[in-house]
Amino acid sequence: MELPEAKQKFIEAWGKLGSEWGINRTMAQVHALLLISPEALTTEQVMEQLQISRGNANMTLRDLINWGLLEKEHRTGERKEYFFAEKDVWTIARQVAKERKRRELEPVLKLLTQLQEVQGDEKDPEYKTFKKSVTDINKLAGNVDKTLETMLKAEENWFFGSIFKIFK
Amino acid sequence: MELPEAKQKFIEAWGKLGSEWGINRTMAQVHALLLISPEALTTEQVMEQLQISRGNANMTLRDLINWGLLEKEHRTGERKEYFFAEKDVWTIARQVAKERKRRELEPVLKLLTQLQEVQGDEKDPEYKTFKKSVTDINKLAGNVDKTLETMLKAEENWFFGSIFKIFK
DNA sequence: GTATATTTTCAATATATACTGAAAGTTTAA
DNA sequence: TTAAACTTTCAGTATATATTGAAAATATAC
Repeated sequence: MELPEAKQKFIEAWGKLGSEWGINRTMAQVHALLLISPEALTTEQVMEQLQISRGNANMTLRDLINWGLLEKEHRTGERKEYFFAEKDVWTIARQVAKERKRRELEPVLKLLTQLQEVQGDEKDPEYKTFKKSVTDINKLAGNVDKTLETMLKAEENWFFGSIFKIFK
Repeated sequence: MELPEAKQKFIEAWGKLGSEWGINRTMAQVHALLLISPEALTTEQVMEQLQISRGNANMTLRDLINWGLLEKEHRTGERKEYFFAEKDVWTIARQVAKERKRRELEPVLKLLTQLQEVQGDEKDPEYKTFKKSVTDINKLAGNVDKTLETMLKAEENWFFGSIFKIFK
């Protein structure tokens, strides 16, 4: 396979995977484009390569910066902004984990903890089942949270090394 | 907080979390409803409790069965089907991991492996950057795949126990 | 200072996704 | 065997989500 086709397929696959995981397709595609680009690109170049509008490109690039996946670069004598992606995949994975933990996992954990304090009759099967499910999920979610916390602090080889030696 | 309010909040939160992770809100809500229900429920009961149509209830219940999260029950002398959820959260987590691995991770892994074989000039920065990114992502994805494989085979205490002792 | 290049905003619009409801299909108790 | 109970299907519709594009705001080279 030649480079242009491979690039194309990579960007499409990244977009599809993103959308399956609740990340907007265009955002994932812009990220993919910058990830495989050796140079920083302008909004104009992103628009052209992905055939998207200026508004869309601008908002998507800003979002990616908020996710901590892109940075801006300014060049002296030039007015426009250049965008480039963090290239280290382990750093990217941690960054995504960090954001999703903060945005999605933590609010749910907080609610589950509140729900565990629901009042009711211990003999009521409705109550018992509810309480058990909530408690169990809370416990699992708490452990996921702790695992992510560990991952965020960890060196790359935490993931690439340790786990497999232990559980082989 | 009283039980009805707590149930309501739990179902809403589960639906929201699902939709943030690419799982249709209604499907997550139906799952939540059955998870906290001590008894198996009929399509009719699900329709009523979540205020959804018969078509939607039917398709969603079927989907959840395909995800391995629900089972049907037949009662002698009754024609209708009763649905109940797997209640063990560790089993649920593994089941979801298994399906998403199969549906989403594995196709991507296959493509990435193909893309690694892209032809080009080693001196071309475009080529070098593309190849490095794809190789790195493939490696990470391969490790995620292996970790999930381990998780699928593991006992509950793999997650609830080991990891934390090691990395505390 | 200011003309203009560039970025940002957001109402209007388009697209993708989910849901409804009624009709068709299927099952089973009698 | 058949009629009613129940399940499934899917075209039409609604809702949610994403995108456009042009106008407004901003920044900077000269």
